[in-house]
Formats: sequence, C-alpha cells, structure tokens
Amino acid sequence: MATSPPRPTPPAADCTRCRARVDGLCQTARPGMPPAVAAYKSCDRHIAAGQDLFGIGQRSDAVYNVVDGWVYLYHLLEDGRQQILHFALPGAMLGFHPVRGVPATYGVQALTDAVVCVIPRDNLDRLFGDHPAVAVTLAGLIARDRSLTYGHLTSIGRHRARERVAQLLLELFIRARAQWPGHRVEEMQLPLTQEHIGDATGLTGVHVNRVLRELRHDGIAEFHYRRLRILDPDRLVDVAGIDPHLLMQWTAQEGMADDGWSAALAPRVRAVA
Amino acid sequence: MATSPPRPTPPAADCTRCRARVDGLCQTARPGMPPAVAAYKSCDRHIAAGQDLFGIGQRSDAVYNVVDGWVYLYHLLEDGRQQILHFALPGAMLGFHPVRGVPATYGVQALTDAVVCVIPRDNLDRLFGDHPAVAVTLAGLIARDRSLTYGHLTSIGRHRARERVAQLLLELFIRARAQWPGHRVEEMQLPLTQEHIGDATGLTGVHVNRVLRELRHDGIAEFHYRRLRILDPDRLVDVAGIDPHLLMQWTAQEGMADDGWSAALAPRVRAVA
DNA sequence: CGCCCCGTTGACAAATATCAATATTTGTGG
DNA sequence: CCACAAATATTGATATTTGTCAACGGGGCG
Repeated sequence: MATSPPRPTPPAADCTRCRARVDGLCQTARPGMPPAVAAYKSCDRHIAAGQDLFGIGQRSDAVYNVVDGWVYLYHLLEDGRQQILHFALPGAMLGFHPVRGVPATYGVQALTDAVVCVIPRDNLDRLFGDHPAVAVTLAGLIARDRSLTYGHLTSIGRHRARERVAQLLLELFIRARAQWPGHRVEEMQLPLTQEHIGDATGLTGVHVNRVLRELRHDGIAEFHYRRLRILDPDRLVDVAGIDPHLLMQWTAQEGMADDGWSAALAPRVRAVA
Repeated sequence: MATSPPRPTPPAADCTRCRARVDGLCQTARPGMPPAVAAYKSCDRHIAAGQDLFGIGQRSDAVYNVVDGWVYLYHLLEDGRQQILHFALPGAMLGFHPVRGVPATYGVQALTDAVVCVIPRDNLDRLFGDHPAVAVTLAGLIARDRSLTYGHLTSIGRHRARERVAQLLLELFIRARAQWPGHRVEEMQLPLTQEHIGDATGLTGVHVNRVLRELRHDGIAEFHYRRLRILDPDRLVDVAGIDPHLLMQWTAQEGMADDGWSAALAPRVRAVA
C-alpha cells in the first residue's frame, strides 16, 4: 500500500497498542497491526495539564491525534472570558483547519496531562495520496464534530440552564464511556471545574453551581470535585431533552452503521449507562 | 415548481456555467471546463421556498450541492421551536453525514426557491476513488462549516443579543457578497424574517425586533422586510465583536491561503463592504 | 500550617422571554 | 388598480431566567 518512503520512526510498536485506536483515524486498523497512520507520524508530544497544544492565531505545520488525556478547544473574548467549543478525547484529530497553513481560530488546552501523536502536515498529504480512504474517514470525523457542535448550538440557543448542564454531563459521560467498551459503572472521573462547565454551556460558574445543586437534590446526577456520578440515567436523558438519534451519533463510527445500533439503542437510552 | 420527479438533465452542459462554481466542491474546476463532479451527478432538484430538502430522521442515499437559492439547516424542539444551525448558499455541500446511511439529525429547508445538484451516495464514493483529492477538499469544506459553527457557539454562548444579531447580519452579508466577486453595494436581499434571525441567534423574534430598532437608530444597519442595508460597516464589525481571523475564514478557500489575503483583509474589514 | 483554588450561598441587577394588542407589508384575486 | 387576507413587524407591560457582586467554607498541597 504505502508508496512514499515514510520517516524512520519506531512508531509501529507504540501504535499496535495505542489507546486511541478505539476511535478516530486509526479505528479501522486490524487488531494487532499498526494502522496506516503509523508510518506517517513523527513523534509523540506530551502536554502538561493547563498547557496549550496550540494557541489562537498560531500557525502549525502538523495535525495531532489525541492518544491520552482530555483536551478542550476554546475561543477567547476580549474581557478574558472563554467559550469552550469542544472536549476532545483519545482518538480525536486536532489541527486540521479549513485552509492549509492559516492561523488557528481556536486554541487547544490540556485538561489533564495529555499525549498527542504528531503528524506533520506534509506527511498527512502523503498519507491521503497513499491511502485515499483515510481522507474520507477524516471527512466523516469532522462531520461528526460538526453534528456534535450543532447539538451544542441547539442546547445553548434554545435550552435552559438545567437542560444544558444535563446534556453536557450526559454527553461527556457517554463519550468517555465509549472509550472503555463493556464498562458499566455510573461513576467516573471528569477532569473539569464548574467554571469549565459554564464556559462550555454559556453559563456562569455560579449558576452552574446552582443547577448542579438541583440535579443532586433531585437525585439525577452528582458532580463534586471532578467526580461525576449518574444517579438516574433515564431522568438525566429526559432532562437533557435530546433527540436519541443525535445521542447515538455522539459515538457512532463507520461500520456500526445501518440498523443494528439504531434498533439496539433507540428504545431507551438505558443501554448507554 | 416541479418537485418530486426529478427530470433528467444533461449535467456537463449545465456544469460549465453553474453558479455554484464560485465555492464548494466545484471551486477547483478550470474555467470553461466541467468540474470533476459533473460526471457523477444524477440530476437537479428544485425545492420551493418553505419546503424541506430532507427532514429530520430521514435517510438519504444522496448528497446535494446547492446550485441556486438559500437554504437553512435546523433542529426542532418538542414544543415546535427551532434552532437554525446554518444558512447554506450556492456551493454548499449538504447531506454528508458522519456515518453512511444513518438518519439525518437535522433538517434542511429552502428559504427561497432553490435548486440542488443531486449526487447519489454511490457515485460520490466512485468520485472519491477516481479523484482522491476531492475527498480532501470535502474534508476542508466540512472543517469550514465546523469553524463557522464554532463561531456561532461563541456568539450565542457569550455575546449579548445586540452582538449576536450584528454578527449574523455581518456574516450573511459577507458570505453572500463573496458569491458576486467585485460587488460593493452595501444593500442586499436577505430572504429572512426576524423570526429566522431569532432562531439562528437563540433569541425571540420580539427581542430581535428591539435589537434591530437599536441598530437602525444607531445608524449601523437596517433590516426591513427581507432587505438588509449596512449603514456603517466598521461599526457593525465592532459591534459584532469578532476576531478578524475568524471573519476571514467565513469565505476562505484553498488557494487563497498563506499571506496574501491575511495582509489584504486584516488591517480593517472595510475591504469586505 | 497556611495558602490558594474551588465550591457555595445570598441579595440584588440586568437581560431576555412572554403575553397581548396593534400596525405594516406582502401577496392574491377581483 | 383596489380590497382583502395572511404573514410579519412593532410596541408596551410584566414575568422569568441568568448574571453580578460579595462573602464565606472547605479541601488539597506545599
């Protein structure tokens, strides 16, 4: 398959047991085999919690595949406030901008210590040339981001605070859970502050706190010091008030298409918990 | 007028003078020549204003290229309200979902009578196989949508009503203007109601009305019965409170990359008007 | 031990929604 | 061209949601 001579990195060894293979560009690789991407990566990069992978306005000649940790995409306002655009988990592809070489319009910051797999932009082009299907996969991944963001738009634009927070908790819970297939615990580490939740939902940290108090009081969900506990999944889905179709596409991948999952998950979303 | 039964069109002939070539998948075609896509389209489809191209939950075996007219993407709430996710102009590619064959999570409705170029999904795959670069172009287009939507998120999540409305008017003005290169009039037909503006900005039609009154009173912009007039472009950009980088990517295409346009437009956005 | 970040609470202010009545524009059929 | 109906816009009074400000508490970490 691969025609162009890739860099002499020893990535294959890492790539065969990379955590990020559950999703993203490497999701189609055969078990035990290094994914197509392996030959084109240059190195891994570690980012400490609170540090930027890249900042707003910064040009970059590489794209990044999140291997481990949580990061988030953000816009800044003049007064220092921020809007969080997206939480990226392992498998997420970052830094692919609409036009090659332009400065980034958003920044990416690590919530936890994180590791990204660096793919120089030139290598990415060779990868596309050698494996055309990868470009289609990438288009699908970006389209999934777009769908997710459409959901956020509706949440922020048309839902009240309670529903927005509920939807965010549910989304992060489900997306994080999808990374450990088979896991069924309703408690997890969520590396956020209440301020982060506010920045993502268009609310104030103070107001998020009030909403969380309600959700706790109503026995729906608890979030305390970076630990999330889903007390009543069904009611959480209810409060979040989202279209089940949308919910399913949060984690949908090519290959689970058509009817299998639709029938399996649609009845009620209990299945996800 | 004619809706359901699509007529067989001689695609190549149309494609050479298609309006949509200013942007989108066909933007890279050589002048006078039919674009690569031409050989893969099946027909054109006309949609009357107010009709859906496809509805929420609908499966589709085709993607669409907007040729003429305005359409918008929307989510619906249980109570009948809607959130407008995106306004699509000629050149926009619609119906490419994250996973092949799943039901659409959003609907698409025509604001004006519109024409779309229909590309059966199977043909699209053949197109990707025959012209791998098209898949990369598509990824870029979707990434541009994503950027735009990130901008909307920040607008709705962190800006007040005045700024949100200003940003929307500015965006639509600039994007529509980019379709007629060389045009410099500060007045245009904007096929929206104030309700639409509210649905896109997360506001009530009533409140949009009050904001528009202010903008008119302040001599910044007028919007009356589907006609938009920019009175003071500079101040409009100011009120919208937008990062110029972002603004530029509203219309950015591959090929105008690097520094030319950055230097040309950055100083102040007067250039856009 | 003490600091700092984060969470928590209350009182109050501001922004926006809601409801309802009226005006204006557009489109349609004579 | 006119008359009318329907859609859209406009305005005011009031209600609701959320933000702001300020103070205090509590827990982890050096």
